[in-house]
Order: sequence, then C-alpha cells, then structure tokens
Amino acid sequence: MAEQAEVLRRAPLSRDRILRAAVALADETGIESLSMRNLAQDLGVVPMALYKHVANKDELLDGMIDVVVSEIDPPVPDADWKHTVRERILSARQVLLRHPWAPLAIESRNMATPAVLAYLDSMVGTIRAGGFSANLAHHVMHAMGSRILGFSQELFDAARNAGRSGASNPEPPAALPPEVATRFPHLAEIATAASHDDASVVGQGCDDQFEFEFALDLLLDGIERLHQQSWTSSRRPG
Amino acid sequence: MAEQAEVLRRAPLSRDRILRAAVALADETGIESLSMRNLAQDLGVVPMALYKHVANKDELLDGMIDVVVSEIDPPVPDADWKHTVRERILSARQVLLRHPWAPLAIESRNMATPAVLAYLDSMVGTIRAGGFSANLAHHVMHAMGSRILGFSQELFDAARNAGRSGASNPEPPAALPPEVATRFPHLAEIATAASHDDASVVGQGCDDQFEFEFALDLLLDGIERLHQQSWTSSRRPG
DNA sequence: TTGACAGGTGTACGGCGTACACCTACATTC
DNA sequence: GAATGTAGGTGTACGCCGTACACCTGTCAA
Repeated sequence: MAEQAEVLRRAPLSRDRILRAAVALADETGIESLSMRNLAQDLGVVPMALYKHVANKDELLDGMIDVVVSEIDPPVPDADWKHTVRERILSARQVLLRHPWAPLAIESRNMATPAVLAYLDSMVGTIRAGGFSANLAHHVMHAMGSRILGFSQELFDAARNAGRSGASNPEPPAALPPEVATRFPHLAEIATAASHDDASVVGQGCDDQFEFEFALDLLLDGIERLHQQSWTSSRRPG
Repeated sequence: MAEQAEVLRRAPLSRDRILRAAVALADETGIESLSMRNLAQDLGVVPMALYKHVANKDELLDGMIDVVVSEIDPPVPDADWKHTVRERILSARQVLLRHPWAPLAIESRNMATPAVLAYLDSMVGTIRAGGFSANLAHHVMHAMGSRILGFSQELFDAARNAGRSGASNPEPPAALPPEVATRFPHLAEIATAASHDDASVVGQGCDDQFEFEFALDLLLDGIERLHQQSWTSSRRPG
C-alpha cells in the first residue's frame, strides 16, 4: 500500500530522465563525485536499475555530453561564415560555462558522440558554404581545436590557483601569494596586467570572456586572411 | 636468507624512482590503468610503501606531470621571440607525444605544479623580452592556451575514431565507415581532403604535426602583427 | 647499549562499477 | 480469465580502488 503509493509518486525511469539527472548532479557536485550509486539515490532508485537504460558508466557520460552539446544554439541563418562561426562558438562557450565538468568529460572520451559529430559537421558545412576549399576547411577545424566547442584554457585556471588552498573556492582570485610571485616574476607581472575597457571586470581579475574572444578573433582574422589569399597547402600560413 | 638477497637485489625506493616508474607505466598501459597497487607491484613493493614517499595519488600525478614538463628543452638562446617560442612549443609537443596520457592529466589537475609554472613563467619571459607589453603578453598566453604545452585537439582524435570498434588500435585511420560518412557528409569530405606536400604522410591520413604547426603559425603570425601595430587592449585583434 | 627514526609490511574499511539471479507488474494471446 | 512473455526495478556479491593505522625491522647517533 505505502510502497505502491511511493512507486506512483515518482516518475518512471527513462534514459532521458537519467541523463538529465546526471547532468544536474554533475553541475551541482562536480563530475568526480558522480557515481552510479549517487545518481541512483538521487533518482530514488537502486543503482542497478540504471543499467536497464544505459549500458555502463561510459555510455552514461556519452549521453551527458550529448545533452550538453544539444544545448548549443543552431547556426544563425543568412549570415557570412565568419559571423556564423563566431556566434555559434560563443554560444557553445555559454553552454559549457553552465556545465563546467563537460570539457574534461569530452576530452576524456576517445570517441566522439553523435551529437558532437553533428555539431562539427554543421560547423564544417558553414565554413564550406563560405567558399573554403575542403582542404583549407580541414586545417581550419584543426586550428580552432577545442575552441570550436567553447573551451580552451583550463591550463590557466590551474595557474591562477597556484599556491592557494586545496578547496576550490569560487572567490575572485586576488594577486598571487608572495612566495609564488617572487619565484615566477613574469607570471606575477602579467597576472595583474590585463586591463580591460569593460568596467564590469572588478579589481585586477582577468576577464575570461575577453580572453576567449581575443583568441577566437585572432584565429578568425588569420583564417579570413588565408581565405582571401586563396590559400593552398603548398604555402604556410605566414 | 633468500629474503635478504631479494631485498638487496632491488634498489631502495625513492620519490624519484617512484615517479619515473609511474611515468613509464602510464606510457605503456595508459593512465586509467595506473593504480597504486599496480605501481607498487611494478616496483616489487607493497602498495602502502609508496605512501612513505608521496602523500597520495594526486600528489603522485603532480609529480609525474613535473617529470614530463622537465623534459621540455630549455629556450634556445639568442633568437628572436617568435623563433624561441615556436621551437620551445614544438619541443613540448614532442615530449607530450611520448607521454600521451599527460595532456589529460595536466588538464584534470586544478592547480598547476611548480614545473608547469616555471615553464609558463619562462615562456612569458621570452615574450616580454621580445618587447611585448605585459598586457599583450597576458592575452597572448591565453590565446595560445594549452598549445603552449604542445597539445590542443584531442577532440579530433575522438572524431577520427567515430564508428570504429572500442579498442584503441593504433592502425592508421582509413576513411570513415560508410554509415558515418553519409550522416556527416561535410566531415567525410574534409576527412580525406588534407593534402600535404610532405610525402611522408601515407595514404589519406592527416598529418597531425602539420596541423599543429599550421595552427601555431596562424597564431604566431597574428600575434606578430598585433605586436608590430603596438596593439593595446582598447582595440580588438582585427 | 639504547633509543629514535626512516622505511617497508599487513590488515582492514568504505566506495566504486557491475555481473547475475530474482521478483513483479503488466500486456498479449488463446 | 488463465497462461505466458517481457520490461524494468531489486538484492547480493565480487573484485577493484585509495588509503588509515598499527606494526616490524634495520641503521645510526648518543
């Protein structure tokens, strides 16, 4: 009786419900603490129940990636290639900012999921429609690398945490600790050197959005230049 | 007696020996199958013995990263910034090709290790010595992102494996499987489009070294242009 | 001789992914 | 309406993992 009521109270499991719960859980508590047991508990179900809907944990991760990638906006119609690519990549970036675990998850899988492939395919389509040769389009995709999916530089998140306590506190990073600053003077110098016109950046923090667009535009401008010069692979970019 | 002989036969443990064994083991069998127990067995020792030399597995990983980073060549003296940066990054790339587990390990740590910081600091020093403002140097480091450490695009390794069997066989990737090719026509088109002058590339494979240098030069050329224009952050790259 | 200490050992605990047998509710068929 | 198949949730158990903690042993200083 009570059991029956409890069963009725919760929605039935489904692959989709599992994936969404997994994404939400990873968003809240981080990917490293996402376990089949945790996830099952979150869904009010026994761990093995999940295996009726996903083959194993790797497939769960693939499904989570697909959920995330499907949140990226479709290409804007009727725009030139550069604008379309730029907007789409910035949309991807916004999505990945909502799911900070996703970049690592994507890079740790050694086979792209269908949604990722579809996204990449669409991106190539945009570039080809802009008049690029298949050859140059190929190189362009490589050059953009993971930036196509909206991420690039976890490396500097790491450097920014140098010498700080283990806990990943989301406070705005202040200047480097003195002992770090003296050991790595050049890093210390540029750490506070990023001046931005945008007054929304508080203190000497570094505006990640600016940095991302800086690199993106640097690449897009270089690519545009090659395109206008009818670049072929018998010549180097310079 | 026999025990004593056995003890004498093996060298005493040390942090350095542990780290080198860990790197070798990860090189051979992959980072995901590197466990404290495996590593201990490899060293002919009980798992807990390792903990007299490293605090925990995370610190072991940090140590392994430092071993790898210390293999990167020092900057070439008496060269202009562009050449110095280029050579050093290509050296980093060679190192990381020897340790394919390292990029993921580096990105998964949320705090840079001393050796990584020293490498980045030295790189900034080279750029500053080339006459860059601290401000532009900051943006440049961001723009290069993980390419500074010699890696960038695991994303495309993944895409290249689309539709293939789970085992990561190191055979040269042939054309995409037909069902993948028809679903993602643009990807299929550019997959075989990369023509390279270098005849060392067999078949229609994609020359990763070429792609890496292509992107690197694209960035370096763009950066050089900004530098020559005395770029300040009040202007966008273009 | 003694005592501290560096460093290797053994046992044990809680957490993980997941194989496998089971149960149960419902739909289908006669 | 009874029999039967099936989809999907359950319970138990196994072998891995990282590592806390108590222990032992050889070396060396006092």
